[in-house]
Amino acid sequence: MNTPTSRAVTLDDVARAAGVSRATASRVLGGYGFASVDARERVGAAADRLGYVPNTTARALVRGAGVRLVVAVSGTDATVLDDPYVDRLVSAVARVCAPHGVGVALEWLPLDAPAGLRRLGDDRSVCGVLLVNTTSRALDAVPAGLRGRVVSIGTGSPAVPSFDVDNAAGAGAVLRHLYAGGRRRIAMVTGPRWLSCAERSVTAYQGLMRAAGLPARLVNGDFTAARGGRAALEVLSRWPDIDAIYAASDATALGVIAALRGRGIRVPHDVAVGGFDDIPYAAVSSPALTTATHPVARIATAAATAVLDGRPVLPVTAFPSRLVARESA
Amino acid sequence: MNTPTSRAVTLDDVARAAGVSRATASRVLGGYGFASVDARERVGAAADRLGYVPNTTARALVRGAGVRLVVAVSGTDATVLDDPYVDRLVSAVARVCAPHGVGVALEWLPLDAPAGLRRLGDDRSVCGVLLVNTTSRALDAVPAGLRGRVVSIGTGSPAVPSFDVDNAAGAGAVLRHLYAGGRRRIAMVTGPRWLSCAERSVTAYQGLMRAAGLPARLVNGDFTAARGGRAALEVLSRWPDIDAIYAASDATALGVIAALRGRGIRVPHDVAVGGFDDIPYAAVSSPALTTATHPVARIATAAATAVLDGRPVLPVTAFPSRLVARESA
DNA sequence: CGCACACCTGAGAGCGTTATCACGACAAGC
DNA sequence: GCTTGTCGTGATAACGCTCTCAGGTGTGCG
Repeated sequence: MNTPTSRAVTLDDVARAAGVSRATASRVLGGYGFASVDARERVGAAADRLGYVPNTTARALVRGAGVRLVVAVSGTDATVLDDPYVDRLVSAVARVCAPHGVGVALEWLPLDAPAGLRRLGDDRSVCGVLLVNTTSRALDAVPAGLRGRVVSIGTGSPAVPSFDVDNAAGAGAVLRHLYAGGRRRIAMVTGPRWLSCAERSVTAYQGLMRAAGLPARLVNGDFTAARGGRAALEVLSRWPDIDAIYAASDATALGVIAALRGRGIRVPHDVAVGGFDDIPYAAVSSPALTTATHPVARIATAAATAVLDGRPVLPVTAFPSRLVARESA
Repeated sequence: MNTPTSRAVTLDDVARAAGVSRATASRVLGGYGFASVDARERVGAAADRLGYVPNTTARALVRGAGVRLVVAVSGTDATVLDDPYVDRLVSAVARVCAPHGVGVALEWLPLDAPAGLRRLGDDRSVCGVLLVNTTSRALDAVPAGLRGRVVSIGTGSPAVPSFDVDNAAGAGAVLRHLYAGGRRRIAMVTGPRWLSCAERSVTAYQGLMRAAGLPARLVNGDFTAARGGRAALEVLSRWPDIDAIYAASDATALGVIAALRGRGIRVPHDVAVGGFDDIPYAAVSSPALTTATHPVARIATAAATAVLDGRPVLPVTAFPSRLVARESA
């Protein structure tokens, strides 16, 4: 923390310049209570002239409000923070928080380590917490002090309002597109299996395959491109006659395509590939990726707004996902 | 801002429980001044037992320190915030700030609108500002109140310490690689021309071409894939005999490759393509992208640390860029 | 014994804001 | 006239913390 040099313009300065008491100046600037037209004008003019900017810190202190919103990403280690998805999330949240005078902090929250959550709950400078990719067990264990100022992204639980894309719908849209294109031997590269949002896609895949009378062929991934490449090779070795691979994320799909290309397999001619997320690079990959949208910024915005407003929200908000048919499938 | 319900544990509670005064408790927990072993133990135990978490807001208020670090991205409109580069930057900064009890806010700062900067300078809850992609004119006009707690990323000026990748070195490495591969008719798709970091790459390109006795062939881009695609078509129409395109960003390069593919031009056989940034998807694109590294997270971390520490830093810090030779060139 | 100097402690003054309270002025209604 | 009410205002008490200052106590030394 850095200590600035020159003295700031305070409410007292404004009040003095306007010839009123601090209380009146606060009322005028805060827009509450009564104030004569005369007082309103004088205070407004003085504030403009002096360049008064209210001190958010002092305001938060007296109001008992927090000044920080913590984005807490769960996972087995801190590398979960190195993720374009998290980047987008944080960036969108930071944008929503700025006009509220709230700042965003990004932390890694070890899985099943309730101490971290308790600390956040006891910290009065924290106005809210966005739990990302946690487990429903962790959500059930949210301390009472945090209730009402915590929401979850990617994981549902009755204890905490949650926001996420409609994973089942997105996965279903891509899988049906694959099926409509005549593909019948469809494998899936999953996300991390402990993650409930990833698991919803898997469930959708299994349900659809069963309904179509086709066998489910699962290989575990972790949403990354590198792991996607390895998973693709595993798919090929276990089921050489495969004609489509559905990847649980676009990054995974790009890794899959790169690996297939390395084996001389043509996409989509020999094997079609579908993804999920519609990241910016999906449109310019070769071949352009068929995928389903994942409105990360909208989800983050809604989640942050819910915390900031503190109004009760629906227990579960699922954002629609839309098929984007391109070349890869 | 959200008002929590239950009362928090304050320093007074800890002091009372430990049987000492608030001052002593503050000294023990703050680790400054004198305190007997006995007092230290009792206060520590009480703090642990009660689950005391210091209130950053109150601390910041009394210290006159800020609680927010503002990332201000310049540009003609707010769409500059929709950029994976900005996302990474903000995310890395948020990570560095978290342990300091500082939150990050993200704002768009209109080009040449000093009012925004003045407001940030007058806001005492702002501990620092990271100016991203601004103009050197704006840097020269940084208000005195902000001096010492503002740094720039991507633009240099004597007035403000700046951090950026060594654009000239990165561009040079890729261009030399292109040249070493036998390419002689090399065009460049630039970044936004008003951006000094983008201009440094252009200067490097022009210098290298002149030194090699080759003509400079420039088409303006804006770092995006979409614009890169359009720029590639323009390159083809103006110089049909081109054998390499150097793109100022990987996103641009991916757009270029997609456009070339659309015209039936093989990369790298007919036209080699080089990029800049080494984004995660560069490794899995088809063909895998030859590029130069851009350590965004390291740059952001260094810049944020400089602001947080408030220590004087070098006027200009250039982070090295390294060639990553893959398939596209 | 007197004095200097360490070590330790608590009272209390702020930091800049909000919000409660009491007070005064004036108008309307009985 | 007295009450009731609306409007406008200024003291002032918080909010939770840091840090200075004035006092202790004890030890060493002349």
